[in-house]
Amino acid sequence: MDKKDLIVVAALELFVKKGFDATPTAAIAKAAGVSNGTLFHYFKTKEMLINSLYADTKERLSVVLMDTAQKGTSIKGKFRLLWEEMIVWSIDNPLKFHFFQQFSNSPYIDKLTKEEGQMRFEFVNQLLLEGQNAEVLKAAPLELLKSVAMATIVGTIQYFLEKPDAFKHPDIQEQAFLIFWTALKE
Amino acid sequence: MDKKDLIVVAALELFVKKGFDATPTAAIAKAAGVSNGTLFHYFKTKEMLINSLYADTKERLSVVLMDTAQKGTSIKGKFRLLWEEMIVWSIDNPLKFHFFQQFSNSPYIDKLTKEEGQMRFEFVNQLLLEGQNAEVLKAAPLELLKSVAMATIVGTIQYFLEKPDAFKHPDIQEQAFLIFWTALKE
DNA sequence: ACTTTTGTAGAGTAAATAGTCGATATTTAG
DNA sequence: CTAAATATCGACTATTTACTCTACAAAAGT
Repeated sequence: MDKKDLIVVAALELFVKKGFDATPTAAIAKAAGVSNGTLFHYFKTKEMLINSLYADTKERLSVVLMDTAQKGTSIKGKFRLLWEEMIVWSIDNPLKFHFFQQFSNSPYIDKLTKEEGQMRFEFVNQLLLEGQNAEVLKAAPLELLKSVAMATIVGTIQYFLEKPDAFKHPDIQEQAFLIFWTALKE
Repeated sequence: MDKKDLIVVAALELFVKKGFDATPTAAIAKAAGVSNGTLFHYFKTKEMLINSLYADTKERLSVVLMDTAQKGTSIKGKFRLLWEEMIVWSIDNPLKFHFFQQFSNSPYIDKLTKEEGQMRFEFVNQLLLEGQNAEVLKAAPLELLKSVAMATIVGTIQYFLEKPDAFKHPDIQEQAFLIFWTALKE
């Protein structure tokens, strides 16, 4: 890991645990084991650091998800894989999940960064539309369907993060997916 | 409105629009039309101000919701009213909704305040349990059901806040409720 | 080899800001 | 009517903190 990565990783943890303002740049540098100057060499401002963190993480997640979705055969199968991958990713990266929870709606992330992040999830729209055309999914407005689908997954993740063992339990996992799927399916 | 309320109202708007740290107490006082000293007379620290705002708003919302839920006759009817009231409240109080979105997961709200806030929504558990016992709702773990139910409503609200007219459209409102309900129902 | 670019360090600074303080005004209570 | 308690003000400060600047080291390019 080069110093830039060290800084980002340290920032992630501190931002989530202490909050944006309660985290001095000096503390980030110290936790990363680099100097103050080095931090500002890589990130012009503290805000650019958090924006970069947001954009980067969202991009990597979207790549993983697109890959995953492709592997599914049926529409339902694709959603199942997508749903599962998002949960697994969140269980594996709880800090990143909490980062999104905490900062997706914060004013520190600027509009442009947010919009670019949303774009990377455009493929979900495609998938939903496909499902609607095949009359597999409910014929509600696409944006509504997407908003609820995402939110349902977030709710599910919150549950599994509180009860980590539950996800391994096949019955519970099945029930959880069924809730998600019945919400969407025609 | 007395000065305490003026402070809280001003703080709400500034916290949501600028963020917690980017809002100096002086700015809050000025926006509220009171002096710096008065603010600290009512709230010992800036953190106590945001915690008070959180607890207060959550309490008032929970009272409204409990009232609403009682009016329903069937289980489904109660959920319908609850669902609707939460959306209407959010459309009427977008700042408060965004406040929760932004600060529910932030470290500025201390554990105790958060827990107390959660307790006020205990009645939802009762309602869900009732529904499960009557075999109207899915037999998933209660916490999962609750987490997803709440999240689904949040997702729905986000949609309606972006398309304010859509809620007035009875078809869309019906579709939105159906998504919510099919997720929960057996 | 040498020149340029890039990376790294850490001391230093100018600005911002949470909270204090003492004085004054207003309300409450006996 | 008086005393105590509560509310209000705004100037002040001690501290914190984002970011700069200078110096040097390492890599890359020629």
